[in-house]
Amino acid sequence: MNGLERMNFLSELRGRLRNALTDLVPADVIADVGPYAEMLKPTQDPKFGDFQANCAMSLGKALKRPPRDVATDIAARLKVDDLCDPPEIAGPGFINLKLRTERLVTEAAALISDDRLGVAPIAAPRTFIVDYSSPNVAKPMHVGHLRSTVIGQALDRVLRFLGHRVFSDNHVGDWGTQFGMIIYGYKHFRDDAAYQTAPVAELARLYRLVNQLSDYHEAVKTATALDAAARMAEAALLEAHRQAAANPKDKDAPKAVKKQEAAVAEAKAAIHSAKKKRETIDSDAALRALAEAHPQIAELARQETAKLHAGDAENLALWKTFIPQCLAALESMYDRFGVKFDLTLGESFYNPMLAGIVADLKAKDLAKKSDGATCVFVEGNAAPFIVQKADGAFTYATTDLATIRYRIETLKADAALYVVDARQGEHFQLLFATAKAMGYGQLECRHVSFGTILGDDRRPFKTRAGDTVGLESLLDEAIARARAIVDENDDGKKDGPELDAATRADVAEIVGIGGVIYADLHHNRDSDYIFSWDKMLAKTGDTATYIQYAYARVRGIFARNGIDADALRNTGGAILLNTSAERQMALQLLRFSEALNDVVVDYRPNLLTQYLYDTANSFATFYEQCPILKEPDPAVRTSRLLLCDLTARVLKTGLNLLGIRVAEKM
RNA sequence: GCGCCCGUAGCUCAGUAGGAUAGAGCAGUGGAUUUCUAAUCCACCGGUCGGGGGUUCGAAUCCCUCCGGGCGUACCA
Repeated sequence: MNGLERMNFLSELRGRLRNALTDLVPADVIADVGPYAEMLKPTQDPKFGDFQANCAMSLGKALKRPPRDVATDIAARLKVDDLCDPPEIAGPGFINLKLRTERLVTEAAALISDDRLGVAPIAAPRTFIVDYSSPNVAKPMHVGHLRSTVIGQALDRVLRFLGHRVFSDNHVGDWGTQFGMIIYGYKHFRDDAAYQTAPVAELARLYRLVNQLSDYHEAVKTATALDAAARMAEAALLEAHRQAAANPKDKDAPKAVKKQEAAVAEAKAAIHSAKKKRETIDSDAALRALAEAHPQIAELARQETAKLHAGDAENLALWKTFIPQCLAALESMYDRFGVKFDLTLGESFYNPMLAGIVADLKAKDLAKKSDGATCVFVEGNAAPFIVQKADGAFTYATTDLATIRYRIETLKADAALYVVDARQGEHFQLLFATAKAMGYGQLECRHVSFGTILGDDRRPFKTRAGDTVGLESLLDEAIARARAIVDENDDGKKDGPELDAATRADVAEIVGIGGVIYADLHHNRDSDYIFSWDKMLAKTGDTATYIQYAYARVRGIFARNGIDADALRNTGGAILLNTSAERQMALQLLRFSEALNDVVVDYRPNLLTQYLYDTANSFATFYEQCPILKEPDPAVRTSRLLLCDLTARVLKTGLNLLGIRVAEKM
C-alpha cells in the first residue's frame, strides 16, 4: 500500500449513480435503487464514451415519465465532474460517460508504485474451499482431469489475490473399489522387479489388468443377454417403422423410429465393446490363461475392497504403502502445472465419519430404506440419494456429506466451490439439498461445472487408437510442438538466433503448458470445446503465446537497452496520455481489478483471459503507433516506458493468476 | 418417460440478472516493414443469433412451442 486510493472506476461510478438515484427517486416508489445503479456498465463502442448508464429507460417506465427527461434529471444529480467529462444523453435515454484524461493520468500514475496494480484487497474476506482436480490416485491422470485442475487453480489464485482465505483441496479417490483391484492384482500378478523400479507404473498396470480380466468375464457372461437386448431393440425398431408407415400423419412416429434407431445403435455398440474386450484376452495366450485361472476375479476384488474397509491388517498395510507412492506421482504432475494444494483430504480421510453421517440422517428422519439401500429422497427428484448400499458399503454421497460437515466444523469455511464435470450436476443438486436439510445450509456450496473436451469428431477427446489421453503425454506433446515453434522463430530472427538450447527448452515449456491452460480457460467453462493443437499453439490470434509475446516484447525493450524497471518506477516521471492509443492503454490497465472481480462473480476464468487478450491487443496497437525509445521528447519517452512496464506487470500478474508463466525472451 | 445443457459468420468460440449498428480468432482478400522482436499491425469480406409465436420502448438474452444435438437418470465415483 502506498496511501493512494485504488480506483475501480466501475464500482466508483455505480456508487455515484446510486447516490444520484437515491436523491432523485422517492423511496416509496422504488425502495432499492441498487439494481438500477448496477445498470451502469462499460460501453461496447468507444464512440459512446467509456461507461454508460442504462437505467433511465426502465426508470422512466416505473416513474411514468419520458426516459430522456429522467436521464436529464439523473445526469444533473450525478456528481462525477472529478472523474468524467459532462455526461451525454443519447438515444432513448442512455447516459454516456467519458473519463477525464487527467484523471486517467493520475490513476495510472498511482499504479506505478502499487504492487497490487490497482486491485484493493477485499473489504470482507471469506473462507473458500476450492475443491478441484480430485483424480483417482490409483490411475495416471488423463485429459479428463485437465479442466478441473486448470479452472480450479485459476479460481484458487484469483480468490487469494483478491484477499479471500482459500483452502485448495484435492479430494482424491483413494479408498474406492479400485484399491480392491490393485490389492488383488498385487497379490496375484505383481512383477517385483517392475514394482521396485517404478511402483506406480506397476500398480497402474495391475489395476488395468484386473479391470481387463473382470471386464472379460463380464462380457462373456452377458453376451447372450446383450444379443437378446439387441434383437429386442431391432424388433422394436421394425415395429416403430410399421407404426410410422401405418400412421403417416402421426408426427410422433418418426421420433419413435429415431429413438429406436438410437437404441439399436447403442445395443450394437455394447456388443461391439464386449466383443473387443473378449478378443483382447482371447487373442493373447498369456492373458487367456490368466482369465481362466481367475474366473471370480471381479467378486474377489470386491472382497479385497471390503476387507480393506473392514480394517483387514494385510490389506490396510498394503494400502498404506501404496498411497504415498501414488500421491508422489500426482505431485510430479502438479509440479508441471505449478499447482499446489493446501489440503489433500481424500475419501479415506472421511471414512471414519461415514457411519455417523448415516446415523445422523436416520436420526433426523431424512433417510429411509428402499430396495435394501439407505436413501435420502429429495423433493422434486425421482432418483434417490443413496448414502448406504444394500451391502452396507457407503457411497460417495456419504463421503461428500461428511466433507461438508468437516468443512463447516473444522475448516470454518463460508463457501465451497466444487470444480467438477457438468455430468455430476444432479449429484450436487441432491448433495446440497440433503446437506441443507441436515442443517448444513450455512456453507454456500456451489457446483462450478464445466463441459467436455472433444476431439475433431465431436466425441470425447481420445487418441487415434481410441484410448484416453494421458495428461503426462499431453503436456509432453504440447512442449514438443512449442519447441518446434520456438526453434523456427528464433532461427528466423533477422540478426540470428538469440536463445541458447536451455533457454529454448525453458521457453517451450512455458509456451507449451501455457497454451494448454489458456486454451482451456478461454472457453466459457460451461461449453464443450474441441481440442486443437494448432489453435492452442498458433502463433497468431487469441492464445497464451500472443500474450506471452507481448510481455516478452516489453522485457526485451528494457533488457536490450539496459533500462532498469525498478529505477524507472522511482524516477517520478509522469504518465502522459496524448494519443488515443496511450489513453486506451492506460484505461485498459486500470480495468484490471474490474476483470478480476468479474471472474469471481460467477467463477468464470474466461473473463480474465479475455481481459488479458484485450490488454495485449491494446499494447500491440500502442506499440505500433507510439515510438518509445525513438521518441525525442524525454518526458514522453519516460511516460511510454512506464506504460510498457505497467503492461508487463499486469500481463504477468494476470497470466500467473491463471497458472500460466511468462518468459523474459521468446 | 423424466431432468439438465447446447444450437450465434465457412471453421473454432465470446456475448445471456434485456440495451444503441450482434463481437473476436482462424480461414479468405488487400495493404503496412531498410522491425524500439512481423510470434506484429491496419482495412475489407462474411450472420434470417436453429424455426415460429409471445412479453417489452427495446430480445441472441426472458416465456411458450416445434426442430436438431449432447448428457444424466438406484446402489461406480
